[in-house]
Amino acid sequence: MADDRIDSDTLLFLTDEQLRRAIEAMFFAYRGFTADPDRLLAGQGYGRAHHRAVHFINRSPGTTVNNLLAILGVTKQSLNRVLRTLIEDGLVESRVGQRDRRERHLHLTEAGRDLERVLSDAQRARMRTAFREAGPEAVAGFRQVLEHMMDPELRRHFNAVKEGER
Amino acid sequence: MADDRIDSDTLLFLTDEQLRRAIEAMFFAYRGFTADPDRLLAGQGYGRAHHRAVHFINRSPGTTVNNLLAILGVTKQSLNRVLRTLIEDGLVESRVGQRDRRERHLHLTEAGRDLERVLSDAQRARMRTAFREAGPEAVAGFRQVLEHMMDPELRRHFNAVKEGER
DNA sequence: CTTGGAATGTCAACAACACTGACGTAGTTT
DNA sequence: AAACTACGTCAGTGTTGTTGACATTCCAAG
Repeated sequence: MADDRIDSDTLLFLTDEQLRRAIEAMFFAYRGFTADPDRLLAGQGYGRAHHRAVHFINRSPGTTVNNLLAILGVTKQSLNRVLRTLIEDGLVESRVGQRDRRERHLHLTEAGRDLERVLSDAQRARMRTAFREAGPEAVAGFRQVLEHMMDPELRRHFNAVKEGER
Repeated sequence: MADDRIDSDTLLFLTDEQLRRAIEAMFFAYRGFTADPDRLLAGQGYGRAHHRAVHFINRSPGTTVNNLLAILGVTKQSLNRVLRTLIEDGLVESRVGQRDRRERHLHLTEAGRDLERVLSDAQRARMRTAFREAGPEAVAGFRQVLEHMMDPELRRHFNAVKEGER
């Protein structure tokens, strides 16, 4: 506590106590991370699951349901419930695939993009503030650690950004 | 918007695209972060909420219900459901407060500590691997950014580690 | 051209975990 | 004595996840 000088030789940053602190930091930070979108969506009939769907459809317009399933890691039944309401409400459009007409390609409508922007603006604002306060080197480290914390399976999705219609 | 090259070197990490990447990294990493405990608890009648309760009772033995409520940020009804099962199953002990007999001070039993150890060992193992692969400087940055991402209210709880019986 | 399998969607039932609102009980403070 | 605090509980509801079963549509291989 008195002086925690970083000593890579003795690997002081790998003690159980340091790891416990990091685990709690992750817990509290994730709460902050989701707080703003959650608040914006509350009482609107939507929740975090809708936010996630909208986010990844916006990132990869034309992505298929199967792609989305793999990224979000939920069952198709669970995703379908979310997509159905988004489509009914005119936020998401589902287009039959050209090459393979079994597939459904998902796109945001104008209204969908509006919602996405509101949500991600709030989330980015918090992230931007945190980044600015911590500085570029801290951000680089932050990104590195996060990437190593992912399951290898998920890291694939993280690095594959451009999906599109293909 | 096309070229705002002013300070582009130092502010490159604050572009919307960089922030979007970071948001997704946070999402995927959190999935990895909770994957191991989730798997261990699955089918055992317990879930993530039990894990959180056990974790923070272990961190601050003798903490009160009210303290835990503030830390976890849930309603007392929600927390009570979790605590009741943990107490019934003999993992948590609830002692009437000495100074104020309205309070209940929470402690892990031997069995509770066993479960906590299994869960946090798994979670720490993943964190340790990620830390080792990323290196000490990255870890320092990681911690910095996370702390700035928290709500100020929650950061208080993060920094106040020693509660105990008082 | 039929058939097998893949992709998608839907229905039903259920569980975990959160919420609100209301109420009760014990104990402390004013 | 009254007001407030800490805790627990009952009842109802909502979001998000799960299984399992089944139908439809469509591609591709025999």
